[in-house]
Amino acid sequence: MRYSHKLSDAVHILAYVEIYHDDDLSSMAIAQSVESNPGLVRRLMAALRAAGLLATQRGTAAPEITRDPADISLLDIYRAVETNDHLLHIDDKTNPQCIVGGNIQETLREAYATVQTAAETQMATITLASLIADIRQREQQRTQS
Amino acid sequence: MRYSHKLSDAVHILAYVEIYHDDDLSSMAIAQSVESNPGLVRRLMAALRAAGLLATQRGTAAPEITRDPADISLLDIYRAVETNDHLLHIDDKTNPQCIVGGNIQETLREAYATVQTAAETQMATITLASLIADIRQREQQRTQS
DNA sequence: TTTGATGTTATCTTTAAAGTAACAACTAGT
DNA sequence: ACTAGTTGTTACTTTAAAGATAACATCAAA
Repeated sequence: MRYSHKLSDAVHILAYVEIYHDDDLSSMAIAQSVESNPGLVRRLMAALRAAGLLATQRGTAAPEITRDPADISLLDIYRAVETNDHLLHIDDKTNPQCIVGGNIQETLREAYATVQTAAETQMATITLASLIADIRQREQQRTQS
Repeated sequence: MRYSHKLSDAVHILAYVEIYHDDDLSSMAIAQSVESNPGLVRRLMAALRAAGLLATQRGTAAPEITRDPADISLLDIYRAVETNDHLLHIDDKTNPQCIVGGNIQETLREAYATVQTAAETQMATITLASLIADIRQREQQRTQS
């Protein structure tokens, strides 16, 4: 398949809503910033809404972030939009008659879980607020030079 | 795309070579344990050979692991076979005219790199020897009950 | 020399994600 | 109420990366 950009796009949407809160926040406008399409933006916003991170409404009302960005972690966003939340994947069809094939799945499942936990622990330390601050800082440096 | 099972399959191959070192180690035999096909097994073995983890030869010679399994980490295997070694992906087409679109790529690249490092640090602590030991232990428990 | 397995490459198939489109549902303004 | 405009949702199409399959040259060993 293609690689998923959902997490990146979801961060993009949230940052956009925060930074451009007084401008046009239609799915069309956001899609132009993401260089994607309004349908995808709305689907991602639905996932963020389901996770309790974003409030949206039909009609012209602007979406709003429902929690303090300092209390929203990259992990929260990751879990909200990545339906497949495993970073490493096990081939679950191995020959059970073989010492290796019959046991490797559980062995790897355990090993991969520790890797997943390490990654998620790191994701939990990164907040939406810090990402937005970083975006703003880079913009400042860009416009100064 | 499909999810990659290369890492799992590569561990499977190495464990198989170690555990069945006195039996048939043809790509055909290994493929039956992986429930895959000989072509894929040979391609993965080629990657492991290129990384200096496995010695193979044409003809009937059995492949051999070239380093002490206690000195081969999951990270070594990961780097040997995963051509795409990024766990999280950035959508690299965003609108540069926008504060978010113009800066989020670098922001996320940095954030994702810390997540990648956390995952790889954990992978480095897991050795092929420990994985094989775990497989053997599970097999013992299976045959006892 | 023969046999048989590997090394390598090319092509087809599969699958999950993104792109596209359509339309019902709802909100706000008139 | 009615209209305009946007969201929410779903179905379908396209794309891309991985795996499956196959073919064959290459080499090692008997």
